Amino acid sequence: MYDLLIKYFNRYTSRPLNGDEIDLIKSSFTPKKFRKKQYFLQEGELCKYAAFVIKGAMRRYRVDDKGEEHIVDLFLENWWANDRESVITKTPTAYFIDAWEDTEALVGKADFTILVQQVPVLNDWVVRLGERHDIAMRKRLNAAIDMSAEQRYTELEKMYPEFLQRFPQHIIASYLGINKVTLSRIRGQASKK
Amino acid sequence: MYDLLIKYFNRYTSRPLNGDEIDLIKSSFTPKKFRKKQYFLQEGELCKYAAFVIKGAMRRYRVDDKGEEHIVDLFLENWWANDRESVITKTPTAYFIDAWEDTEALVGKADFTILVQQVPVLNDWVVRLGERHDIAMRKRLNAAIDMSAEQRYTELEKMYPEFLQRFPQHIIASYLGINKVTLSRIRGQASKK
DNA sequence: CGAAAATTTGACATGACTCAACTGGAGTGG
DNA sequence: CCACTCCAGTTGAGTCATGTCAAATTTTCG
Repeated sequence: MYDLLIKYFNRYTSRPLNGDEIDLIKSSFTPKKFRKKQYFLQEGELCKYAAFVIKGAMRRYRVDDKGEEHIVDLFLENWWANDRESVITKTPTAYFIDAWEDTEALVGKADFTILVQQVPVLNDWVVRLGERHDIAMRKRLNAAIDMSAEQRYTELEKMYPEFLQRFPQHIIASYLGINKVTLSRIRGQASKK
Repeated sequence: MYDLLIKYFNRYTSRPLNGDEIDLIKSSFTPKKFRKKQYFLQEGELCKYAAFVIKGAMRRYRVDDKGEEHIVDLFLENWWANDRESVITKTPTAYFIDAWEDTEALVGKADFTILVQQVPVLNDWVVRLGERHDIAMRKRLNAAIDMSAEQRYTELEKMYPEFLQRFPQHIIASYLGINKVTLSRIRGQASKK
């Protein structure tokens, strides 16, 4: 159960974690199962926990005044589900996070600084996580601003092909900021070629 | 000259910087002037330096295959101009950064970790900078995906009114990912009300 | 099997872009 | 000080991409 998390950490640290450190990590995260559609976080709550997905799929979304869902992030195995803004600013979150598939996750404190104080090597990991996150988000921002709906979709096909396997089309559409009907047409066009 | 930088750092540290620390910081940054249109970074270079804007305005943009400029970031006083992706991945940058107004800046190593090793208190600052950056970018991403051109513009009016004072309309348009002609119309409409 | 959800398709509406002409101001040189 | 150019901004006409609404079809799942 914890193997995946340890392996994941080891990919980002300058040296492998030792036994004591692994024990500390194990004591900091609790396994939890989420049934499909079950909430991990709801609008208005403080985000106190972070979930590391072991098996399954989750999504983060916000709901606008008209009641429409806007998917903001999709999480698969080895991803962290949480709302960093709420954690940092200690303000209620504007998002929902729920399980899209039945999901097993390891749940721990959302504020990673505590963990890093106990296991200093993990500082490498926190830093790299931040970096990767930054780069990925910048890419999405550039795409959203400058590219057409079709380009964004083919970009996603390349970058995260797993998403297309695991999430239905209307979720992908929302994630990309494209109308689901439009995405259907784009795919129709593409398959003709 | 350095006062602004020190004051800026102090806003993000848990305690004010002491004399030795201030000296170290001063020795790490060199004042530099940029004439309007002068490059600080060009596509294909490694981003080795970061510029802290003391007075003036800079912009970061990329140039697409058709030779069109797409503004990615705008920097005024108290902002850092650099390309974090190039720094992190040690790969050539895809961006240009140049001065939009005649600009005075303090230029130092782009890799802040070196500075933080010398002046550990600045770790607070690096962390907070990352957090703020993250939140701001997320906001821009949500806006780009879900909001209309008009909404994005009025959002900018609220969030960064200085931009509208300091940069011409076509730069603002590019920054928002809106055609400059379209932005002109939006403003025309808005002023009628 | 039957109900609910997801996708596709058509007809139409609209927001945003393109192209082009025009206006007005800022700077330059004679 | 004027004539000239250059650049930003405005405006109109037409087009294209994407969104909306609604109905038909397919898939999923209890």
